[in-house]
Amino acid sequence: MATPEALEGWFAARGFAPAAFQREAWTAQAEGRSGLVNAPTGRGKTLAVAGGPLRGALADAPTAPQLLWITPLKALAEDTRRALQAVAEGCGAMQAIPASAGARAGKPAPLRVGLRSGDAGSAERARARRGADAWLVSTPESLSGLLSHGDTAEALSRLRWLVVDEWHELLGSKRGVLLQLAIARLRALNPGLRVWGVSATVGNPDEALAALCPDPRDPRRPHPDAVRIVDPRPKPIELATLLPATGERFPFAGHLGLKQLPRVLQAILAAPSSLLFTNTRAQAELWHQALAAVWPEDPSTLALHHGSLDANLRRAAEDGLRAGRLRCVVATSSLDLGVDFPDVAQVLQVGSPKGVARLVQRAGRSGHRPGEPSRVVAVPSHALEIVEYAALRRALADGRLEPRLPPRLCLDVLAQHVVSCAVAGPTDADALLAEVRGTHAFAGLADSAWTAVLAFVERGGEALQHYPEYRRVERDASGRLVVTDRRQQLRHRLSIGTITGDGHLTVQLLKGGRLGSVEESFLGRLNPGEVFQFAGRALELVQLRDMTAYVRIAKTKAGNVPRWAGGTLPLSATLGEAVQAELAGQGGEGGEGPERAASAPLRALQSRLSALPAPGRLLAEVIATRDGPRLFVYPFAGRHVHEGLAALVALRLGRLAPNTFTLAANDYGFVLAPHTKRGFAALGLDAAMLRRALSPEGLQDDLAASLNLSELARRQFREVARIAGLLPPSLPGRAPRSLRSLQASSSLLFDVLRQHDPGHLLLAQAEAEVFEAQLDATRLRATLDAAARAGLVLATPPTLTPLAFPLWAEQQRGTLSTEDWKARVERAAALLEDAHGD
DNA sequence: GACCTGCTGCGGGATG
Repeated sequence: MATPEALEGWFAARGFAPAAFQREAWTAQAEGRSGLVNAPTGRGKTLAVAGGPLRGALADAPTAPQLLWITPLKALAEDTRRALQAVAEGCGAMQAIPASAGARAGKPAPLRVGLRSGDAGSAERARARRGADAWLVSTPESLSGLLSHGDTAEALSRLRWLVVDEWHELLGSKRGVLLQLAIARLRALNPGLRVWGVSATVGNPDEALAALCPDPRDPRRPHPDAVRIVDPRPKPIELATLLPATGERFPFAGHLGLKQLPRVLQAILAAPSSLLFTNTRAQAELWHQALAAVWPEDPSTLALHHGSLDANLRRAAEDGLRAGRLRCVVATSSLDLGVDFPDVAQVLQVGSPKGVARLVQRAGRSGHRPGEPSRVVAVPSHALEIVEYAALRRALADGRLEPRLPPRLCLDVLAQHVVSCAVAGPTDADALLAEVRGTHAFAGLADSAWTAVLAFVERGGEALQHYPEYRRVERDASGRLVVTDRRQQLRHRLSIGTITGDGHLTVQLLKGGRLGSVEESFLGRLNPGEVFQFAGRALELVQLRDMTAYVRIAKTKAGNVPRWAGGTLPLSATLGEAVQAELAGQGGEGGEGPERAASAPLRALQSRLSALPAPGRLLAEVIATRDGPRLFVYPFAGRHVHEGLAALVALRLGRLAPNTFTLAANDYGFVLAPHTKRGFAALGLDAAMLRRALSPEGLQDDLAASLNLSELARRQFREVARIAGLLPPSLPGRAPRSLRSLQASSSLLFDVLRQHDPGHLLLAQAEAEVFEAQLDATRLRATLDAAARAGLVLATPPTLTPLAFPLWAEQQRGTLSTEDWKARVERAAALLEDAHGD
């Protein structure tokens, strides 16, 4: 029989002593506490949170299931299962777990680590439901699925430990909200459950802890017994920026960064292996194509990885990297976390990482071994991004990181959870409400909101109550919530989860496998015979059928790259402020890198032509361009906020003198172009007038008036309705529903509700999300408040300034000629040859 | 008048 010392022995046998933070976590776990562990990747966080359960398994021989481990990714779940099994076997815990209730008595079961995710087979699923395995690894969605089975409650009530891995990834999304609700359920089943999280460093650690271990008396604060354990050893990040040579022209705008191709290739060839991160899938395809054109080695050593590629292609890239067969992988956020790559020597980031935390996350993909620094090569694609990297270097040195804000009061997610509970078995509504209010996400939930959620799951709400398909939840004789109809149960289990997104066509080779998926709208515009670039190759469209695009490898190399309509990554507030400070020369003394010197000419030019923005000084410029006057404003608050602000200011200026404006926004600011030629002169625009246009007063009403809110809400409604279970789920194994069919049913529902039930909770939810998620209203208000306090500088430079130029270019988009992509690559290749020739 | 964006993630279950 193994002993608790076996854990220490396991370490000792491998020649290293447990780190202080690991011991600290084990001690807290032994005291029966819950908590959160913060440490950089590759620092033994897994062992820190597995140590307590493992010791328990060695000492007390508890009944299975003992531990449930949640990860945000299926691939990570599989990796974790293997790692945990190895640890358990290595510690001699194999004999420790007595047979579970269902198994034959007398024979102890080995400490088996099970897997319950969408990829698990039916035998594995059955084991999970019985609680047959001592440890179980799963995803948030699969946990909700498990909880929707009444017969798992008994097994789950024996659970002693819950671990949430990569909590920072879930914390800020509805997936995290769903998990909070599931955890509340597990706590109700077993009040003694210990909950541990593992997270990268975030800017709001207390909130991260509270969302996982809420104080029952005030769920928006952490439980008084919960601990946060931090690995204090720094994980150094070496930042090297590829800067233009002295005197070299560097673009003031543009995001592709291909001008840097020769330098990037040089950097890649100088290291044994690299990950090249881009911000978008299209950009990844283009960079892969550009690199392939000048790749001096075996073509099979260069690979591509992004979220729209088929799982098999992605796995091939991951395996190749792990086996050391690949020299470079071009990737998007799809490789931000998950699979371990011990051998990546360096990470390259093309363009702006948009936030400090994202750079840290990506940097963490290199230098995985303890004591090794992470190496990042920054590839700015235009001049202002050099300033961004100067700011990033300072922020890294100061340890400033973005918060991940946990969403609150998502009634669509709550509705889904209530149905899950009722599907599992008769549920007392009052008890459930108390449980729900005990989470960070639903602390202080109003009685009226709860009533509306119940009305919705029981009848669909007022307008839909005559349609039987929206009557999902019934009441049993004692008034408890139940779902007895088996079709409804199945349908509900199919629609568990908060991830939405459809309208994608599968791309399939006529001879061969699936390559991935592409936006319906992109392929819909192509005719058979036309060529496009995808999955790193030129493909010819043969035909479209059943939501599948059949393709063959094209003979020609030309072709457009699909654009995916993805989310947008606005510049974070933390980075925006750092950039402002950097521009103003307030970046801080000491430790500055070469970026500051390299960006000095830009700052000098901006200062000479206009003025420099600064924290507490909002800069606006009116510039007479060839096409007429333009108003530029630079709050550095990210693209979303600027889009809202541009519409707001346009509305308010238009009230003073009727006019219409063309708007454009980027991460640094926005521009207004009046349609009438006299424009701002006719307005007599001055600082005082602009200040009024930027006033926080009447914000909500003016925003609503300035934007087509109902159209925005209509789109958001589809996501909300899907999560709340109002739209039929697509069935596994069948072709996904087309965007048009989904839009039709969601749009119809939207109109019905608007007309007959305008107070419906899902409409309110959709509108709230337009404000919060799309417009970033909280940040927008904060920006206006700051602007109201800040000094406003209205400059009238004689010509476009470095800050104005990218916005001007953005506005010109589409009106100017397109440069041939191939010519561009050839030019870059020629540059590279020149560089070699030197 | 230097130039062309837009991420990631998951998911039934009973029966032969």
